[in-house]
Amino acid sequence: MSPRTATASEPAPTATAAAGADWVERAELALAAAGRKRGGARRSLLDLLAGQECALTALEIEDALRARSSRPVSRASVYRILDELEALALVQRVETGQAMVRYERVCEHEQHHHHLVCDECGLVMPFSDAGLERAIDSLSERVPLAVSEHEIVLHGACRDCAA
Amino acid sequence: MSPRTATASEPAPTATAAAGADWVERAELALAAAGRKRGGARRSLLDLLAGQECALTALEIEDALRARSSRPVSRASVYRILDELEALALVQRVETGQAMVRYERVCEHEQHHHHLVCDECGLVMPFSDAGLERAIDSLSERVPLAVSEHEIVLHGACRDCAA
DNA sequence: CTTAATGCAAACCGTTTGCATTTCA
DNA sequence: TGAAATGCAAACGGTTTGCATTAAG
Repeated sequence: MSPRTATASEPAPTATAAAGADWVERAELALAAAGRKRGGARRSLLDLLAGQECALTALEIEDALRARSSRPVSRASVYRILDELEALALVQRVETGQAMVRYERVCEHEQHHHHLVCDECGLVMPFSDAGLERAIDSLSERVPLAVSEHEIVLHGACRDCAA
Repeated sequence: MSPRTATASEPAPTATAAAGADWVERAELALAAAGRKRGGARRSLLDLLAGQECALTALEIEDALRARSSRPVSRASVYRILDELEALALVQRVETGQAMVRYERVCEHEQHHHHLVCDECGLVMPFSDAGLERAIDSLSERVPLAVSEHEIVLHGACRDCAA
C-alpha cells in the first residue's frame, strides 16, 4: 500500500487555481507581517501547495519539488517551512493513520473538506458535507472544550479495491 | 504539553467494568479461535485495557503495567499484542495528532465514542453524539468508498486551559 | 551589516524486527 | 515436543536539530 492522493471527480481546476493564488498572496502577507524574509525554497513550496487539491506528505512535497524543474528544497527546509505555515494557520496537518503526516493549505473562503482513506491501497480523497458540518457545529457548543478545529477521516475500501 | 487522558465527568464506573469484563471474555475467545496460546503478558494487557475509559499510548500502557504490581511487559510485547488485538478488531488505534498513537478497546455493545483533544495540555477526553453518528451514517452511503470505520477528533482548549 | 533562510548530516524517538529463550497445549 | 509468546537489543524511518553558509532587507 503506497500512500497517494487523488481528486474524486476532478473538481473545477480553475476554482482551485484561483483559490490557490489567493492563498499564496495571503501567505506572503502573513509572512511579511511576521517579519520574515522571502526565500526561494519557501516560494517554491507555496506555489506547489497552491495547486494541490488534497493533502501531501513531506516526502511527496520534496519529490514534487525536485521533479517540477522548480528549485529542489532540502527535507529539513520542507519540514521547517511547513511548521511555520502551520503556526500561521496557512497550512494544516492531516492524520490519515498512514505513518506519515500530510499537509494541505487552509483556504478560508473555500469550503473546507475532510478525508476518505482507502486502507487497501492508501488512496486519500477529499470530501465535504454540509450536514456533517452542521452536526459538528452544534456539537461543539455542548462539549467541555473550546473547539478550534475538527478532523474527520473515513476509512474503508475505495472503488477499485472493493471491486 | 504531556499527553494524558481523562474521563469527562466520570461516567458510571460499574458500566465500564462490566463492559470491560465482557470484552476480555470476547478477546479470549477470539484469540483461542485464532489458535493462540495464552500468555501472561497478554493477559495483563487485556486486564488493563478492560478498565480504561479512553485511549492510551503504548508507553502509558507499559508504565501502567509496570506500576500496577501486575507483571511488567516489555515494550516490544506491548506493540505486538496491540497489533494482534487490532487485527482481531478488539482494539482500535486513535490518532490525536500528538506524535504517539493511542489504543483503546472496541466494545460492540457499548456506544462508540470519539475524542476531544486539548492542544494546550494534551488532555484527551471521550465524547459521543447521536446526531453526529447519524450524519456520518447517511454520508457514508453517498461517498466513493465502502466505509468501514470513521474517526473524529475535535481540537481546542479544555476548561482549565481556556480559563 | 544584521537577521532570516537554507542545506547537510547527525541526532531523536516512537515503533518494528531478529533472535534466543520461555511457556503453553 | 512443536508452536506460540516474550524479552532484549539492534534496526528502522519519519521528523527534528545543530551548525556552517548564503541571501534578503
